[in-house]
Amino acid sequence: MAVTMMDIAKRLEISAATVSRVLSGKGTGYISSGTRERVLEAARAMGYRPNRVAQGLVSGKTKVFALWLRNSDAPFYAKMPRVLAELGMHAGYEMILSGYRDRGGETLPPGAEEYDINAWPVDGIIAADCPKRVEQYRQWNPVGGAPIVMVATDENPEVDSIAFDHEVGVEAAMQHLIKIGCQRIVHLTAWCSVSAVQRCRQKVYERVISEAGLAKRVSVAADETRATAREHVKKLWSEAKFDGLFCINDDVAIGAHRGLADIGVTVGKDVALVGCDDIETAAYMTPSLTTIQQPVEAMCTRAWEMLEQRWAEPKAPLQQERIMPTLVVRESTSQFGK
Amino acid sequence: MAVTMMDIAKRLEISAATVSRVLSGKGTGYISSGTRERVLEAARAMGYRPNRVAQGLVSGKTKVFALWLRNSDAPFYAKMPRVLAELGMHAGYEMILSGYRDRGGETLPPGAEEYDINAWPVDGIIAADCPKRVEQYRQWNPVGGAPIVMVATDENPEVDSIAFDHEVGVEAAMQHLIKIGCQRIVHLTAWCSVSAVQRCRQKVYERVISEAGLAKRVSVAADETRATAREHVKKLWSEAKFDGLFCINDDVAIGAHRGLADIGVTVGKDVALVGCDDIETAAYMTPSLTTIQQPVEAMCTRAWEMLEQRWAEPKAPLQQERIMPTLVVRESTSQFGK
DNA sequence: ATGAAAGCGCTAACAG
DNA sequence: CTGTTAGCGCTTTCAT
Repeated sequence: MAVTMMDIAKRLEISAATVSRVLSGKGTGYISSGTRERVLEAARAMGYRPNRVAQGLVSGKTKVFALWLRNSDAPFYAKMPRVLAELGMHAGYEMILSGYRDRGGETLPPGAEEYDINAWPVDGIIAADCPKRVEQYRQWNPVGGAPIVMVATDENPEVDSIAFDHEVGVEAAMQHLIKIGCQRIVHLTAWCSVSAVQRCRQKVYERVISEAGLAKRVSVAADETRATAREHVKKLWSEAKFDGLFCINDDVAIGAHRGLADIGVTVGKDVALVGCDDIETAAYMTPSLTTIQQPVEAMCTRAWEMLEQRWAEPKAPLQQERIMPTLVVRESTSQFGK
Repeated sequence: MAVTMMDIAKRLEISAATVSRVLSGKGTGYISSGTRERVLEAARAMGYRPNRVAQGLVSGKTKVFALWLRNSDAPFYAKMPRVLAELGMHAGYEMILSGYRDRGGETLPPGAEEYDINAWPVDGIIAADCPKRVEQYRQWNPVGGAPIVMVATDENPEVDSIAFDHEVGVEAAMQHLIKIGCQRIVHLTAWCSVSAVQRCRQKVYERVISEAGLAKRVSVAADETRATAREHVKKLWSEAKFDGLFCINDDVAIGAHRGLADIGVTVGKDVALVGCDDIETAAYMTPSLTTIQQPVEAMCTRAWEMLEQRWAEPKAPLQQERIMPTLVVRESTSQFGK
């Protein structure tokens, strides 16, 4: 059995309350330095380790927060766990990671509801791109639920959020493609749960295309994976050629990049290619991938700040911020027409 | 405040114990179907949610396990959280993710020790490539510590483990390079905490090279990142050319791949390139990357099984298994000399 | 400056 | 079949 405060108290013939006061640091000033020393010493000698479950029961706080991820297989999301776990660690928090694989539909995967109902009590939640789940959580916990910060997307108006400005990025990407001389620009998108982002990007694409007097052509892949995009782009090309391709995200763009290489189309020369997110691999492709950079670390840092602020002031007004993405021009567009 | 079993009991004018029996399902057969119904109904109506902290305190089990990651920024490790979180979820477990950024040294990062001492009690631990931390944990918890399963590497002989057979993979890769006609094969490695793996791979490289009567050349990059490898390989090339490059892992290989492209060296023709891990990006590079495939999902699945077996039979004999990697030949070597 | 006692929400004997 | 009691390990009044 693990050693408890009671064990220390008995050994020193004092009360458990005193031990608690010393070990928790709450009684600073009221404890005789004699007993303080002896308690500290005994704790060390006996290998005492606080039982956080017991602390949690009495305090109502667990010092644990949850990270909800929509699709942690995608490199864009894959960075978040490490960043947030470190941020939390420095503040004395641990992180429960819970990610469903995205199934592209509107509902949660089987078993998810039950799972969430029975979830471990956390002090806060950071929810990346899973508005449905946020909605459900708030429904089940009308009062007393943990504060939530939504990241990446902000579909739910009733919680703090830090998202990207999807319009600005797409606008910049499209203007870039037009400026370098693309005439037939295709938008390659994909089914996913965060349909608002998808729809928003498509809308901007369509607006810019029509403002430029070009013909629009939108193609929807079955999912957001690289493998699907790789095959999809071949079909797309065989149906009708194009000279510009704007993809919903970098994974789709990387799949397309490879798919075009497979059929002998030279990315960067024959087709200008733009992705979205700026995951690490974008810079390592040959040719490297022009993309809309969305700074994940900055987003996580701000999300964590927001959560801490919400803990400090539960009644403070809602914060809903947006980060401006920037276009990173690389070889997949810079050599076009040359 | 959240609704408790006591609230339900009072409302129904029964005891909390009865409520517990119904809700926990422990009293099946001993509860009159009348009260059962009423309790279930009241729980639903009142929005009852079990308090897992309280359950944890009394049972001594949290139904939470920890995943320790050495370097979760690397794509190879990035898959593990999602895979294990899903595996756990299906068994009713939640996962605490705790990853330090690897600092290449032999000790834990600042604050880590304190953090671990005060860590949340978990029922089990899966530790990926962090032998030091495992050692420390076992030291602080000589008795009553949670069972540990080490994955990816098996440097600690006293816990269950599922690792890769590093020899077999490197042997196959080296034989392949020799067979396609490489004469000057360099091994590009990097400083990292899991020095055993690094040393093992290097040793096999050296053995095969000398058996083939070739000259060995080992180069050590400052860390395992793509960015470092990208620059490192340029220096390497300028010092002396080579026609084969075996990298410690795919990230290093991808960095080298891009670095060689930067200076006009054609990967696949001028230099045959082999990585290790088979992360997704390997197949999407142009030319695609030959690599030693180490099946992460299979490893995670087996690790989870081992943990469950250990829970079922704490006294069962240690299990220390190895997965055989396979060489995946792709364009970065298949076109060599053609 | 310290002890005694109550209680966080739940489970598990032990009665009946 | 159900109620009473005790207790998991810790914090926190309220006394002294």
